[in-house]
Amino acid sequence: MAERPRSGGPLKATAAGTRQPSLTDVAGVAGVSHMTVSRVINGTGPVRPETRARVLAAIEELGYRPNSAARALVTGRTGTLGVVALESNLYGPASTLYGIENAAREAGYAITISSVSRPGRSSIADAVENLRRQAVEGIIVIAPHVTAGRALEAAPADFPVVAVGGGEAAPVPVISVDQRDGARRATEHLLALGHRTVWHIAGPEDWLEARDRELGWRETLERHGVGVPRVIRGDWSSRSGYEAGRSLAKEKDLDAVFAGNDQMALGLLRAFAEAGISVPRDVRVAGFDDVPEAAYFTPPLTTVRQDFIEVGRRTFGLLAGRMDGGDRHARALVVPELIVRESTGPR
Amino acid sequence: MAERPRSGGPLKATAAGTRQPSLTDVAGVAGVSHMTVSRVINGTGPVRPETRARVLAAIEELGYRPNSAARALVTGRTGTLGVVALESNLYGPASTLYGIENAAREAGYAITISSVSRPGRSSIADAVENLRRQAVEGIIVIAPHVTAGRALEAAPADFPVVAVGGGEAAPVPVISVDQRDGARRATEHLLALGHRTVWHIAGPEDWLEARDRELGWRETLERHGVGVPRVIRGDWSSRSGYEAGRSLAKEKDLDAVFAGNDQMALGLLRAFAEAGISVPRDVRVAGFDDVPEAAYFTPPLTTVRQDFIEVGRRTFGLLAGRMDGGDRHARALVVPELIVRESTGPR
DNA sequence: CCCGTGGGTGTTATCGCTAACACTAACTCC
DNA sequence: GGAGTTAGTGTTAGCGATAACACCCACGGG
Repeated sequence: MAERPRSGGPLKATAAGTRQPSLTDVAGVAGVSHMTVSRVINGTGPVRPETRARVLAAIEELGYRPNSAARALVTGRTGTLGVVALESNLYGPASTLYGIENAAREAGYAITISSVSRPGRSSIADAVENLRRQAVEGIIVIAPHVTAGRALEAAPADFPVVAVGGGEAAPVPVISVDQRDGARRATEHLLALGHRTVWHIAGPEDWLEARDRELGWRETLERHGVGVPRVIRGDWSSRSGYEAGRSLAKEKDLDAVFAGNDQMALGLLRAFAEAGISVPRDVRVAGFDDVPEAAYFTPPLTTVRQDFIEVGRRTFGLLAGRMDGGDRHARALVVPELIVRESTGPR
Repeated sequence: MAERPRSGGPLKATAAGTRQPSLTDVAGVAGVSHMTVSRVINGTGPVRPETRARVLAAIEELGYRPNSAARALVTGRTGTLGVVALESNLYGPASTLYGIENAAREAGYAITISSVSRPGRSSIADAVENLRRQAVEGIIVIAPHVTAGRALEAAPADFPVVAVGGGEAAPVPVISVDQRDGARRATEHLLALGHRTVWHIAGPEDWLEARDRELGWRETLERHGVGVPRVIRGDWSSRSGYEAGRSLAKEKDLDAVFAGNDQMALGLLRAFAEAGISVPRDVRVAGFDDVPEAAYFTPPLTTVRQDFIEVGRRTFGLLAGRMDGGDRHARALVVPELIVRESTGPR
């Protein structure tokens, strides 16, 4: 039935041993030239309705699927974007990834991921190089680290790279949530409740988000002219929050704590519970992120909500702009929101 | 410096307006034919050491990067695998994804993801088709749903697809954690503590994991000849666990609950705390998954640990086998482990 | 001394697609 | 009525890589 004027025998077999049909095969079945088929598929150039119908029928009959490699070769466009993601189950990065994927898919792009187990200048550079070998058209780096920022300082000017939440100084567009503002809101909320000061459990030093939250907290305390307690440092994990809580429990004058994220706040709550410290009666606690579970902690956690889906969407927007020749120094800021729950409730 | 015997002017510009160098460009600089360059890059065929050195120097000088589309066109291999992932922050699927990505990267494959917001027969089929248009060499479906299984029933025999945790009946290799066994362990653990029976908060009906956990729970109760309470159904979220807890709190004779996952267990703990029910003193509670936070719940949660990274790794292995012509009916089972904590501790 | 045998290299033919242009027929316009 | 247009289609020439084969040369063996 199908004549194959040009394509040879069953070369380049799939598992089943049959060649995928090509444009030429479809053209043969439809009785037109391969160009007409191409025009039908891409909607370029005019085609008579009945011809189009014949072509579509032939496509259907053969189960034709365009060869993306051939198309990419001639157009120079792969329709693929790369995402460098931190290999973690942290709520933020994972959600951001989905936001990006959604926006990209709507715009007709596919997403290839390259994960990085521990962030570092060279590992991120490796991941970027890895993606460039995949011929992605642009890259999004979700790695809000100081080191990530440094890795991006060397970002080539002729290739579109954008960063999420990091690399302030890097010559790439950056989108981030206003961490300082979020920390300020949480801290002010606690101060407004009448506490003398607010303790802080910070995230890892090499995370920009951790730095910014700490900065926002510190600034707020200073602006209010209250003493700044020593910073306790965690690593985002509940475990580290728990350890911080154990050490804080010995502290007298403790009445308000702002944890760098919700997981650490959870560990903190646990440690306080074990030490017989009641939240919010003895100490008030706030977190950051608003993970879906935060409303069900014991007690429900006051926290700062970040709209990660929005972050993902805007990240894609920034990359699209950059690919279109946009500014390397574009910045976008998403404003977080304070969610008040029982952990800072009335006593 | 570089002569371009064949390649024309600066066509197909990148953002900066310069053509990417091609094999021919490298060949020109190194003073050899493009085939020699190809041989150096791929290690096919013999090349004199000094020639190789010249070629490598030229590659370095031009910043040459092989064109993957051209290579894919001629070899018929794209070196890319597709993953259909559920768009959720559920701990399991996200971790599995990283396990897959790691194993795939080690084997030289890139991963393209296509996310699905709500699982369903057609949405999964769409995602699969979407990936096939990207010319992936194989597809992994992480969507442990009944509907996913049905979507895969139509999986073509000539294209490698594997499923994670779903589609028992589908003609594709499946890897899953032994949910029934995990549920049995948790239930038996609770029964062994002397409870008359164990209540269960199940996950959504269309999740195979939910079904299997429920089945394992029910079987165990029956084997021990104890009464089977009515099943309360949740949707994996803490909120649904909380609601289940509110309704359970009214129940008398309540002394042990096995929640279908850790998030629901968290909601349950919250509802019990509000109702003045003490865990484990009044009621003992177990969960499933062992999310990193489970050890810091109030109280720390007894749960069933699944090794998702291992699942990811073995999933890739199964796909690799299938791409190599392996069996469509391969199965792999990962055994979960019971982690005992205070929520089922001594009273 | 000639032939076979590799090492080392080049030439040519695709892969499946789109860009660019050529061509025909019908139709508009003055 | 001849010169543009425009719709509709075909032909040809690449894109940048690998496959297949051709070729030359240095060797070793009969």
